[in-house]
Amino acid sequence: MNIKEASNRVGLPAKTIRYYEDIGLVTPDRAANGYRDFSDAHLHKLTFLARARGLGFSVEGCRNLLALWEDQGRASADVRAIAQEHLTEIEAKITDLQSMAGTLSDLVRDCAGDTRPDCPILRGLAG
Amino acid sequence: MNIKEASNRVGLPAKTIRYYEDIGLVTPDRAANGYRDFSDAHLHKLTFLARARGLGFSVEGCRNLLALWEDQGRASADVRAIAQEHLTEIEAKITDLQSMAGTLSDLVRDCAGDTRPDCPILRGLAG
DNA sequence: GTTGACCTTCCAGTTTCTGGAACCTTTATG
DNA sequence: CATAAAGGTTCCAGAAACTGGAAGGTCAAC
Repeated sequence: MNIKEASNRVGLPAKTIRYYEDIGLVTPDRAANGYRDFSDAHLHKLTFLARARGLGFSVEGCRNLLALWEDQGRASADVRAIAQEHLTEIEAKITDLQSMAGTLSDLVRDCAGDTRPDCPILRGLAG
Repeated sequence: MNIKEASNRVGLPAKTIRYYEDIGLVTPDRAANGYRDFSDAHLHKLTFLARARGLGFSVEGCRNLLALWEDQGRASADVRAIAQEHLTEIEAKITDLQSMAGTLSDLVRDCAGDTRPDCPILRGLAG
C-alpha cells in the first residue's frame, strides 16, 4: 500500500514515516513508479514504533527495542533493562515537573491577577 | 565583571549567557578590550532568566516575563495569565508522563527479565 | 486533456543550547 | 623579558525528532 494508507493505519504522519525510513528504522519496498510500498510486516514495525514513541522511548531506544523484537533469541532481561531505565527517567521527569508545578502554583495563587503592577510571581522570579 | 564570574554568580554556563545575549535577552556592556562587562543589573536579569527557565518557561516565555518585569506599569493579571498557562501545560505534561509510567511499569512488572526470549514488554509494544 | 489528489526528493527551520576551532588578552612565573 | 596558563572573543556545526514548503513526477476520473 501507499504511504498515505500506511499513515492512516498506523496513525503516524507520512512525513514521519519517511523520516523513519531516512534514519533506517523501516525500509518499505518500492513500486515501479518509485512510490513506497508497505507490506503488513512494515505496518507492524511502524505500529511498534508508534507505540514505543508514544511511551516516550527515544528514537534510538526504539531502534534498540526493534532489534530485540526481531531477534528471536533475545533475553527478556535485555528488554526489561531498557524499559526499566526509561521508566526511571520518566519518573525523574515527573518529579521535576511536580516541583515546578508546586512552586508555580504557589506563585499563581499569591498573585492577585488584577490591574495593579504588584506581582508576587515576578518577585519570586527575581528572588 | 567578566563572563566567568557572572556565570559563577548566577549559575548559568558562560556559553548560555552568550547565547542569551545573541538572542537579545541581556546586553552586557563591553570593556575596551572587547570583553563583556556585567553590572549588577545584568546579573539580576540573568538570575531572573535562570529561575524562570528553571521553572520550565520557554525562552520566549522568559522574554515576555522579563518585559513585564521591566514594565513598571504592567498589570499583574498579565503575568498571572502567562504563569497560569504555563502551569496548565506542565500539569498536562505530568499527566502524560504518569500515563506512560503506568503502562511502562505494568509491562516491566510482567516481564521476567531472565534469559528466555518471551517478553511481555515486546508483546505489549507490538500490540 | 485537464484537474486534483498523491507521490517523490531535498532544503530549511524549529528549540535551546553545547562543543570545538581559531585566535586575542591578561596575569603569573622563571 | 619571554612564555605559558587561564580566560576572553567570534563563528560554525551538531543534537532530537520532526515539520513545512518548494519543485516536480504520477495516476484516476471526468
